[in-house]
Amino acid sequence: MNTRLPPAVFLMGPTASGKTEVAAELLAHFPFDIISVDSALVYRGMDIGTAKPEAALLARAPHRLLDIRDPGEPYSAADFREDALREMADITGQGRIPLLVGGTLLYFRALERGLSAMPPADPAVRARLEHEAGEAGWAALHARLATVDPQAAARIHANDPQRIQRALEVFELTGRPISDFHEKGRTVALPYQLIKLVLAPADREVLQTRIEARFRAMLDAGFVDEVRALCRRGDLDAGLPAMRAVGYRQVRAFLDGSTDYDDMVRQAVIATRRYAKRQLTWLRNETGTTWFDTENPAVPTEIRHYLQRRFRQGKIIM
RNA sequence: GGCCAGGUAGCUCAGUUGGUAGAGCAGGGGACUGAAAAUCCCCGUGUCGGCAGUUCGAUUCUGUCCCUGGCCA
Repeated sequence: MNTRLPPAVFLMGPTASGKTEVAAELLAHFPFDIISVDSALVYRGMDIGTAKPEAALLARAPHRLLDIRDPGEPYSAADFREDALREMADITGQGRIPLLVGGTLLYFRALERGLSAMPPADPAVRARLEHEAGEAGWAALHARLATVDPQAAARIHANDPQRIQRALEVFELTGRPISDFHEKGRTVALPYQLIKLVLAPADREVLQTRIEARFRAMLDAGFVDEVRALCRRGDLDAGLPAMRAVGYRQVRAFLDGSTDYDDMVRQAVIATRRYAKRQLTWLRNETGTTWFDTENPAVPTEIRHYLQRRFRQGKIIM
């Protein structure tokens, strides 16, 4: 461990694993400032369905990078990396330690390993590619990708419109294949000593039960009204990242009348479980992590002891 | 109690003119570079309700029992 670098802690875990509570608890024992690592919590007016921490908890445990975007405005992994680095520098500058808490594993990855130096999304180019796909089909665009970037085409499945679109977008904007950018590597590594914690139920069934219970609690808390209010604005297209968030999508379908209430509940719970499954796939691949089981009531204390040990070993002065 | 219809994968069901079975959903595994709560890829053995009979062979036919639903008492 390079003791010259300032420390930073990642607290990662699938949805509904209780990360927020643990983070708030840790604040009492360490000079932490929390940065949220969550692609949905960035949106204003999306509180209930995203399980955004409540005002009382935020007063006690402020989170950075919450409510920094209107739902009509897309956010991205690159935006996050930039925002997070800025906040981390600010926290470190105050002699405190950044605690990054969340479940958007791509964001953690982008922060830790950086991103290749590619251009950001271009709405005009995307719209045109979308239109072309509507005419000729994504298979045709995949075939085109194969001619300009065989390497990317081999890696990206012909049924994966999102990645085909991005690869072609990068090619059109730069004249260079996306695999070229990937080969050149990512931006510089994160200049922090990282401690990576994973909080997850050891038993998948426990997580599934928690997910269902939490979704029902969201409904009791007025989730449908929250979505109704967003829809009433009239400018939030269903294709926006914010509107594709788990739960919002299903409630929207219910408000449109394309599903009934019970089916909406069922589908939302299923979608959340699948989301958690994908998160767990990332987490299993994550290197240098220490896992803690949500179901163990002693976990907050165990994490505290673990961190104290790590900080002592790293000769970090608090 | 009688009659009828069912009992096959976690669920809903299909099917086997007798050669031990397959869809959808659920679930699981994986990928992941500016949409990531997204987008994709892969994965189907289960006493075919129990027992007995016929048969080279029964999940399939027969008998019987059990269970579920409906109708009649």
